[in-house]
Amino acid sequence: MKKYDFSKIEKKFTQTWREKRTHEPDWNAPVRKKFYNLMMFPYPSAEGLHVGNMYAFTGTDIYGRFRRMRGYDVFEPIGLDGFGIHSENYALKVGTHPAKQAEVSEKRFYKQLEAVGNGFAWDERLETYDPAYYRWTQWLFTEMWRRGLAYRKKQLVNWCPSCKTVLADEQVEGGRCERCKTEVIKKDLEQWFFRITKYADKLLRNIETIDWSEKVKIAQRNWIGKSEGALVKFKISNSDSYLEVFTTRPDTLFGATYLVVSPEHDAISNFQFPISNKEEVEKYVKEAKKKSDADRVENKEKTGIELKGIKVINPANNEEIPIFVADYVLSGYGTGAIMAVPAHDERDFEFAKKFKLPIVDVISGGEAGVLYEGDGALINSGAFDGIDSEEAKWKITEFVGGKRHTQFRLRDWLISRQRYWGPPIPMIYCASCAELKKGEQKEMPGWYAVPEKELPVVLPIVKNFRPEGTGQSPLASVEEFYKTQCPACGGDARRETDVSDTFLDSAWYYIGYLQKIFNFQFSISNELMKERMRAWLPVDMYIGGAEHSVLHLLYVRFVAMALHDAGYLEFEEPFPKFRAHGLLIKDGAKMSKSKGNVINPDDYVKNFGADAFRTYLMFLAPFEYGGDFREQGMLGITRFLDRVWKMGMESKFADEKETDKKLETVVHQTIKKVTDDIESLQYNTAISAMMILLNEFEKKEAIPREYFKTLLLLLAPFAPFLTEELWQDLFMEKDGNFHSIHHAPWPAYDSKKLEKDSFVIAIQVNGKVRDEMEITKTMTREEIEKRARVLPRIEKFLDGKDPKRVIYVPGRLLNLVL
RNA sequence: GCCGAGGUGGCGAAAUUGGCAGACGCACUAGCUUUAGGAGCUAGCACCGAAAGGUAUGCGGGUUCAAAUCCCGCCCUCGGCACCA
Repeated sequence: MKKYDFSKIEKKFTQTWREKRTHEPDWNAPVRKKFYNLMMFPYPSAEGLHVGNMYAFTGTDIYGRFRRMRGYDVFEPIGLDGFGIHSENYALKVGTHPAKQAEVSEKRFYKQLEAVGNGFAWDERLETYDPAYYRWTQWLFTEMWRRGLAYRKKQLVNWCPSCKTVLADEQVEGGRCERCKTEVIKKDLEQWFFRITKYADKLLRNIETIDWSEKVKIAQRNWIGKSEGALVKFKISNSDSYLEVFTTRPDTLFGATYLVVSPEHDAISNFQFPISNKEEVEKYVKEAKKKSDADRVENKEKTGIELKGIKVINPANNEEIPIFVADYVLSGYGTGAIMAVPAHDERDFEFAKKFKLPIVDVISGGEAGVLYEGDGALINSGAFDGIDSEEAKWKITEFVGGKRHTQFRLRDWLISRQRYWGPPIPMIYCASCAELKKGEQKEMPGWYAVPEKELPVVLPIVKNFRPEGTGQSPLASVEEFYKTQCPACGGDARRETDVSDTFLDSAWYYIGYLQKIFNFQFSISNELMKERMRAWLPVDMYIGGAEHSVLHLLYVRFVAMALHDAGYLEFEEPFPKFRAHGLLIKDGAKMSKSKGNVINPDDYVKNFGADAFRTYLMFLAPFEYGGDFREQGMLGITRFLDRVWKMGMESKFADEKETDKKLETVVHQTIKKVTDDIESLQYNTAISAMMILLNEFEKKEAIPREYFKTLLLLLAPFAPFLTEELWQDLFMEKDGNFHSIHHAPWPAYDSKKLEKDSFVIAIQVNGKVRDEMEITKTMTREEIEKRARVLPRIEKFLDGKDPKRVIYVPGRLLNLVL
């Protein structure tokens, strides 16, 4: 028998599929049943494709192949998210230019991606560093500018001292850089932002309409962080000024015994008030600002200092209360000032204890003097005593002249980066226009978007692309780049030298694949493009990692909403269905370079074949759960595939379709099981169902040809090469035409054939299994009970008595209760 | 601290959602075969027990004829958020 020579067969079909465009949609035919199957594209920063990528792609590809066989016109594109700090850092590390490195990585990645047998639409692949692509990334930026969604502002921002650039809030984890884990510090810098907060409410509300993995939806809800509360003004004693606070508990206003402002608050920096301990306060503020977020996260000990010489009036009870500055109040949230109610807020309680401030209970339900954060009837609250807290919230707000306010945690997306390897932000600053228009234009005078016909602003190839850490991009020292003319007055002007965040590149790439069909000639405002987008968008199935819950997946939704409101897209949600795959680990531990337990996918493809590797990855555990890769386990899959191969090669098929009802039932059950399991991404149990079927086949001398054909079809999405070879060999005419198994129709099951005529049920006495019995479909309950009672092992337990109760679960068990 | 997922043989995991716990696979044991290799085939494989039988799904209670699954109270692991007023 010919052994299965996977490397030869894989090579053959990789080529054939590419030539025959097996996995490309027919762009010229009218779209009937489209299916846009998308996986998060990789960033080719490290030493080739990571096995985690392989895991994600295989799982997505199986789904796409399944849909194709079910008659869908599947579009499954692939590309590289090659712009960005990942790739740039890698180039710096190995001492090459990122553009050079990109060429190398590109070849390597595409080769690897093809080698595992993914059914990609290769003609539409794209790379984010391709000027034809980033022309539209830049266009997107200018469109945001035109729509008032891009702006420049000086404020405290996150700065990574190692990456030497600013970062968006989403890219800081626990006070550390998401990428390099360095402690992030705060800097007061003028930067570009996207007004994502304008869509906070929509981003939140739409979550209810999309079919996504629940944990990702929750992560987004938390990140957006909607709070309903009130803005309340506290009058400063002997002054006409006020301090305004945001609170979600206006019902506790009578218990506000002091007020706290953040170190960055205007009340301090302006010093318009007669603060008597000014030096002390300044010193505290300076210290507090030095603290990194990482410090704050690790050390939550309350610190602060009173602003002496000024007081505010609690508007509820007209009592004079002190003001403190403390870094437990954040400047970026609400008004940067809070009313402190120590009796009913944990943080205020801690602070009050430490600084010996009065604690006044105003909500009943807890013990006196003990922290209580729940609801209850009001006490010590004047005319509001006895009212329930929920009701009191708005009554008290009204009473003190406050107003209801919805506060979001989400902040605007900081989009500029002081790095080299990204799309230059397509903006121009004209100093003379700025001077001229001073006062006339309120915001950002002198700034202009690069006109569309001048896009792309090409990233120049420069030798020194290393970030300087000066707060400016390396492009700021490239005169030929930044010197330009003002689009308005024609005078000397300066280009923006920062590049945009990598996440902008990936915020629209699902549209980019459709533009690639036209070689990026058209904007999404073009009619031809609109037609194509109508036909193919939104994406039908999106699969990727949960680590992008509040990064990519939030940005991409925001950009789609903006484009929708601009009239370019018909939908607000680009990914109505998203599934997060699990994490692949090795021998029970996370893979990491330092542990040296990183799996190199190439080795496995080479040693075991792509089919075995794919199938094994999917067999480990449910796809959405993750998997524990143990090399030994590969053998089980290799055996399984070898046995399928052997059965095909030996071709001992029954001449006529024998009427083995039991085997027929198993075949139909397997079709149903595999179909349902693939649909719900439970590939592991789909594979085990096919193993069971093969085990049944092997028990027979010969099986009908059709049954084997069914097994091949079911297996095709998992093992595309082996099944193709056997398919061509056994089931296709050698007529010169190529009919791929991957275009063959998916097997159908007959629901009438799912049930066996006879089966075994359990016989229980008092809920414990004592025996089992074979019954037929036609037997009545009485008959079964009668037979069961005379089974020797059951008789023994009955001991001549009649059971008190008999419970019969059809097809499962009979329980005799004594 | 909050949110989420989870805890089942030596291991990865199944269990039609309340109905025979451990499917499928790995590892292991015995036997056969052998072109002696990390090959193939057959059988066995939760635990205690000679058997009858008993005990088992993190721990402790409860509901039920019947609980891995439902309820109450704990413990542990992993992931996310983290002073958001």
